[in-house]
Amino acid sequence: MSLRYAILAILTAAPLTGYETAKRFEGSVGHVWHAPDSQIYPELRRMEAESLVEGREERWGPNSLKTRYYITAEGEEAFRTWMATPLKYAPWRDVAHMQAAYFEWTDPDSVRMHLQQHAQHYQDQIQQWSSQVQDIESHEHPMIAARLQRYPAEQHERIVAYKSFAYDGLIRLAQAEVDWANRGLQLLADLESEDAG
Amino acid sequence: MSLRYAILAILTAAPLTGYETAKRFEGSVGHVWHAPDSQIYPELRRMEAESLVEGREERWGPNSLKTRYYITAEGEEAFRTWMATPLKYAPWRDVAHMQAAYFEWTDPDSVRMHLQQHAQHYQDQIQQWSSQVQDIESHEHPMIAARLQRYPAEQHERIVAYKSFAYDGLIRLAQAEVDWANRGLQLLADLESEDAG
DNA sequence: TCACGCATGTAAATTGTTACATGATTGG
DNA sequence: CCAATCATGTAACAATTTACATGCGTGA
Repeated sequence: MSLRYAILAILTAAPLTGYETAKRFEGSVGHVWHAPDSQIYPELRRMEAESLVEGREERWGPNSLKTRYYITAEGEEAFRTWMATPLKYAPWRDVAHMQAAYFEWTDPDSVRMHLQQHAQHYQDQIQQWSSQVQDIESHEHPMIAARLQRYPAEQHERIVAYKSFAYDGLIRLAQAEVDWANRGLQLLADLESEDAG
Repeated sequence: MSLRYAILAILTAAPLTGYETAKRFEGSVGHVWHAPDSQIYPELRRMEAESLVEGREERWGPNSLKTRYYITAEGEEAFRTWMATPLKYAPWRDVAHMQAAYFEWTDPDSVRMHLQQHAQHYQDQIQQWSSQVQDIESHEHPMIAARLQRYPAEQHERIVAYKSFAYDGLIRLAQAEVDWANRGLQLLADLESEDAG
């Protein structure tokens, strides 16, 4: 159900076509919530059927149409309700850590590969999220710019602060993953030197 | 597909009935990988059909039978292959952080509730994982005890070290979540005092 | 005119969740 | 004998992934 609220969230900043929505899920929002276009088009239609969004047709070139989706009052209400509802925390599921618990089942080179890949992956994430934070704080981010226009200036600080805060949390999580992988590489080195010594 | 490998992983320590397997996913392994019994029974049968495990019937009381599943050589091989294969990192999905990015859509009390719940949830996780680590390091953990019996003593340190390492990573991630929630509560207080001032 | 981006989907398969369902065994 | 635990499932639904599929518009 979260896809629905992710869509509502971005439509609160500006109305979008299905294509644009899907692009957001590859770009900015996609760094917090991913969804493929094959999921987005049908979801938008379902949401329209439930009057959470309203699709308005627009000309696109001489012979074509495209549909731009606007969040409705009902959609905003549903979003607000969700925002005020406690989250259900899903039971934990973490392949990388599960696999690490059984590293004795593979050789040291493979362990090293896993840990290096882990560190690399989360370093890349840190890069992406950091650049998001920069764009947010400088108000360069296109979605942020669109969003701020809809609010009085005294609200801007709060809006930006929450978004920075969210991404900052993700960055620190990713940093914890990188640190963990590095501690694992150290552990591996220790175990290997013991074997040799 | 990870459920399959999680099952293989615990069957490398000891053969189990479907019921026992499901219990493991509520208890020890469940702290790293969760699955309901409705998923486990059919998966075990599929795995038996693919000769990754072998089910042997056992008497259970005077009139009943139960099936105990043993990992096969083929199953071990599949597990080893998976252990040596690089993970695919799934695109990020994080409801709590996504929601936090839109906190301006709800009132301060609700924000506080979310953040307190978040901190509480991860503090509970830390408790659980910490007690796992203790049981692992003291070799008190029943699965660990069973597992160590199958290996020569010089392997024990390595096996225990990897498991501690895995749980330690989870604990630090959870701590990062708690810290994040607390920074959020501080941010909220700052924003509220600004409004008041 | 051709490549690239914009636009919109369908279909099949997999995976996971929730709820329902049943009955035997064991220990107090 | 009764409650808790052991044992094993089915059914319906929801969510997600992967692959396939099509065609117009715009700018170089």
